Amino acid sequence: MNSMKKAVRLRFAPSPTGPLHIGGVRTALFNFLFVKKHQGTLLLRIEDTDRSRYQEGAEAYIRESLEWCGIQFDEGPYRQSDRQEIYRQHVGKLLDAEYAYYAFDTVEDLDRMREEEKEKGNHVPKYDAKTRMQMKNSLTLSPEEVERRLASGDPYTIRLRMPEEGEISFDDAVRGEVSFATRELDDKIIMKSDGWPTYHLANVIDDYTMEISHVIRGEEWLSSTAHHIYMYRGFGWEDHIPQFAHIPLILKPSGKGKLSKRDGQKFGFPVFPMAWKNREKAEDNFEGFDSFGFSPAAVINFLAFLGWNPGTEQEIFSMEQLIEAFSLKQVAKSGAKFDFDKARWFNQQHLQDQAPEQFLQGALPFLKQAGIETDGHARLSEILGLVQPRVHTYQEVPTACHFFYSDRFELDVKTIRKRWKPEIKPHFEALTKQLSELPDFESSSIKVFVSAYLAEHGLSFGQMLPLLRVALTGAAAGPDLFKIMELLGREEVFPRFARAPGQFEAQGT
RNA sequence: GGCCCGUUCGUCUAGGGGUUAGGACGCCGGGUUUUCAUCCCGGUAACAGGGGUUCGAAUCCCCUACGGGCUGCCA
Repeated sequence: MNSMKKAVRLRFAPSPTGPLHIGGVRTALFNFLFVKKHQGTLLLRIEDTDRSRYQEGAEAYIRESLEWCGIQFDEGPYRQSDRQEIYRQHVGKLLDAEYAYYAFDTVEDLDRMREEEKEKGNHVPKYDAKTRMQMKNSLTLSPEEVERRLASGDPYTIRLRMPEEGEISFDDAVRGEVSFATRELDDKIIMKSDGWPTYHLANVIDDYTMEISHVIRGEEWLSSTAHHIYMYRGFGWEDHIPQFAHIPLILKPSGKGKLSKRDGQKFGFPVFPMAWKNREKAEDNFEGFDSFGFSPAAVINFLAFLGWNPGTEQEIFSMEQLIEAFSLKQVAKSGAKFDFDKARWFNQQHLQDQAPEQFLQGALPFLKQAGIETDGHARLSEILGLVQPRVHTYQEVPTACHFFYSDRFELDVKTIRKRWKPEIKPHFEALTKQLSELPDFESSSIKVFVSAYLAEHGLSFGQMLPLLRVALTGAAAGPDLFKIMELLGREEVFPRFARAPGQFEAQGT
């Protein structure tokens, strides 16, 4: 460790193999929060060394999603596919230092070795200090043979030669000291036979050349960190090993294992920030938090609390507040199960805090999608004002206010059965008739009038109001009934009241 | 199987030698002289087990159990 103060530079390094899932977004978020907290630099690096898994549009998706979330980069994107030459040059140093060697084994050779080892009782055989001397590589072949194979263009990989003796340990910012015996570690391929580096090599070279000071990444990388550190040694970069912070994984809500792409459909919630659609195969289309009606601020807030918390009792945070409060010391060590109910609650809290105009903008696409034509309706803001405090997602908005735009809806049968009594019917008719003669059709006047009528006839709100509500909206629940009447206006209210008794009776008692 | 990491209410977590073990989600119950999907109030519920260390362990150590990750010419 050198004591020179390094500039705070972090990277988020996704692989463009499909839409970025919520775990990746959280990793990006923690990187972002840390960088902003320390006035550092965040860069985006696209790890596209696996051409076979490359997906068109994935990089654009990653950038759009992160932008939607409010996560910005100061540099990049850098693409590993543009840096092939850099990796080639560097790997030579590892070869020269005998930290790496050529391996000529075919996929079949490897399969055979694994089979044979298994038969010998080695349950999960590795290409390592124990087995490498049985394989075809520059450690077992004569220098002339190696030379010949290289010259003749035989396919080869380059493997990291992990020493048989020794320990590699490091101080992880969330887990403390972690150490590995090198003899337990396999000789990872760092350069593939197609000429591309694997993650392990590219990642180390890039982090060094891009002067990365801290690596915040998922716990799935913890096991290979010793390999990475070993490469820093081989390159002579020991003084430039970044501070590692391995953050806990996001787990499935039920069952076991880390949250995966398919869990969205399985459990009925989004696992991607934005929808990923219009793919050829139906099963490759995914919903997103956006299409579920979430505000990005809520998604961020929810994600931040999966594996981190400020140590205070505050739960609702803006991005600015998260930056202010964030610290790696408060990151939990254990995996966190994804809890969609909690996500909905965060969203509801954020929606309630929104300015009316912001809420309207968020809700608009969902209204359109539901076929509600809002253009030219001056009362939209008022309607949304009634709805905003009651919804958990934008998605609920159309259902919550469709009756303002249409008088065709299902009636809540339960309420009708419970409340529609023969002795109520005359009062329903008399009350609505007298209401129609009210000179001032404004919620407070309506309320005064209705209250007086009920009091005069010894009826409770509970006997009458649910019926009025079902007549007007179809539903048993919703915003203040008198406000609804005012906004609906007489010309909508009274026809609905007039037809109601017939509809109620048709529903049967 | 091996290695690494972890384990506080059902879930997310606070707490790091002495606490009535706190909060939030969910759930349940009340209230808002109407509904409830809002809001308010209240309630239920946890230190995985066993050994140490200590006057005293949820907190420190060890073991076991359980969970997760890795164990690919994927990242």
